Amino acid sequence: MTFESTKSLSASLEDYLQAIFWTAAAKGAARAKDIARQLGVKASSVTGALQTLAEKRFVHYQPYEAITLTAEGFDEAARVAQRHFIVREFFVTVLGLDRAVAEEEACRTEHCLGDDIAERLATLMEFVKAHPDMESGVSQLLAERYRSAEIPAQVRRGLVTVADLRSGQKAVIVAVRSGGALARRLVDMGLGRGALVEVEGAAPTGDPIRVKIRGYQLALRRTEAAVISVVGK
Amino acid sequence: MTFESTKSLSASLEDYLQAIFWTAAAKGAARAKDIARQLGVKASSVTGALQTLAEKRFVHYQPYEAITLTAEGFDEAARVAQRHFIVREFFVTVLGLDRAVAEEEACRTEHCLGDDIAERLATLMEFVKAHPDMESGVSQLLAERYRSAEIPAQVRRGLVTVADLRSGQKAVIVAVRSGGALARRLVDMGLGRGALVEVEGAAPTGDPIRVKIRGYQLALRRTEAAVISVVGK
DNA sequence: TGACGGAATTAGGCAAGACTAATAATATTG
DNA sequence: CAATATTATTAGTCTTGCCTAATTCCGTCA
Ligand SMILES: [Mn+2]
Ligand SMILES: [Mn+2]
Ligand SMILES: [Mn+2]
Ligand SMILES: [Mn+2]
Repeated sequence: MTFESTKSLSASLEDYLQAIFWTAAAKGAARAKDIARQLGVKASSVTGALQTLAEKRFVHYQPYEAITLTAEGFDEAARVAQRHFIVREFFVTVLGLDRAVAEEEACRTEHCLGDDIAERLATLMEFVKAHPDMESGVSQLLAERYRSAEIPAQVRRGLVTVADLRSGQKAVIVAVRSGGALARRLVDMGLGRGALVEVEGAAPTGDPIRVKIRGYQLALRRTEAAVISVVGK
Repeated sequence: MTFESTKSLSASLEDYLQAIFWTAAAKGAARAKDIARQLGVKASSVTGALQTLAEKRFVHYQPYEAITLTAEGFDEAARVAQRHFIVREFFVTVLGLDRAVAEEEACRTEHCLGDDIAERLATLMEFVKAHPDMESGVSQLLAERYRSAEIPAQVRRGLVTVADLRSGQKAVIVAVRSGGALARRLVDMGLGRGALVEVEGAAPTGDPIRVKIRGYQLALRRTEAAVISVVGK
């Protein structure tokens, strides 16, 4: 028996499939050489991939002959290409990425996002395009923030601090951003780089904030909490 | 010489780093056993990964001793954790994904998105949260569209057709959705499944649309173009 | 102290996916 | 049509990352 169990393709094989998809669309069929050039691999790697794809019934392959996709191969390739397209357009039109960068990032991302998420991204894009005020609002905010490439990303966006965490959320402290005395006091309480904090709750006014650290409870003033940068769990 | 050339980590090693990051935050240091359990691998795989990470100076590692991150390891782990967090929150709060699904998809996606894109996603999220009408609008549209799981995704969102393409754009035909006579005529003109079309332009009114296929130029009525489903390049 | 049991490491194997080098098939062309 | 050039395949190697099995280390307890 030993049926083809594996339903899904590796990122690498998805790229081979797409290369064949686009070449066959343009020229009717693909040759190993075309694929090798497009993917930047050696011809022998192409042969190997084709044998695997043929075994999985995604391509019509006979040694030395031109390569075409089976119906399943075409469907699979079209789905990957669709993800590629949606993700790239999202990066460009919503996130304001440079087209070339977006193309490259999309070609990686296409393999790890499900069709589901791609569909939702497309819907989000539609929505944004249908509301020009939002489109311009988003792009303006992004442009402002990412204009100068020198400023490190974390400073640009402003790090999340303990003051931003919701109740029950856990996070790791990455920095205590304050001068000597306060910083020392916080670190002495256990609130140093690398420590895990959990927000227990806050007073109705939002001040003080109750946190748990190393099993102990602490109450922090909002101004203190706002000085502790974290990465959330 | 032979300096550590490779600056970037594999997806697998990034996951090991994160496991150490969270365990060390909670308990001060990690043991191989903790890591193995979290990642669902055998202890011997952990040893291997630790040796690699130690060589790359991301962990402090002595056989049989507790494991901690170096300063560089901590920074790297924090960056991956940050991407994980941002991506998951984006999937949940903007795309309306189920938390558990989002967590899983994020744990894959964290390895293929650059910090840059994660930052931009965070900014987009901020913007959405700051504009409640947008938040509700998007979530309503998504909810409507993805309510019933039976409807296939492509039907839900409505496929892109030749009528939707911008000038100069290339695409592959995946289906001709129409009854007999028209479909046959279009296919006879070369507009069949798998063919590459390029939109050359459209009349000011948007009808007809000039397309190029197999080197030939064709003029399509808008109603005809709207029947040809494609995936864009 | 010494024996035991759990934790960690080593040794060796396997699969995927790339590479080089050698070889074979096909195309081109005088 | 034979010689040559191009293209493709095979054979064998390497790396990564996982596995199992065997072995070693170490903390605990009688
Ligand atoms: Mn790709
Ligand atoms: Mn791609
Ligand atoms: Mn992960
Ligand atoms: Mn993760």
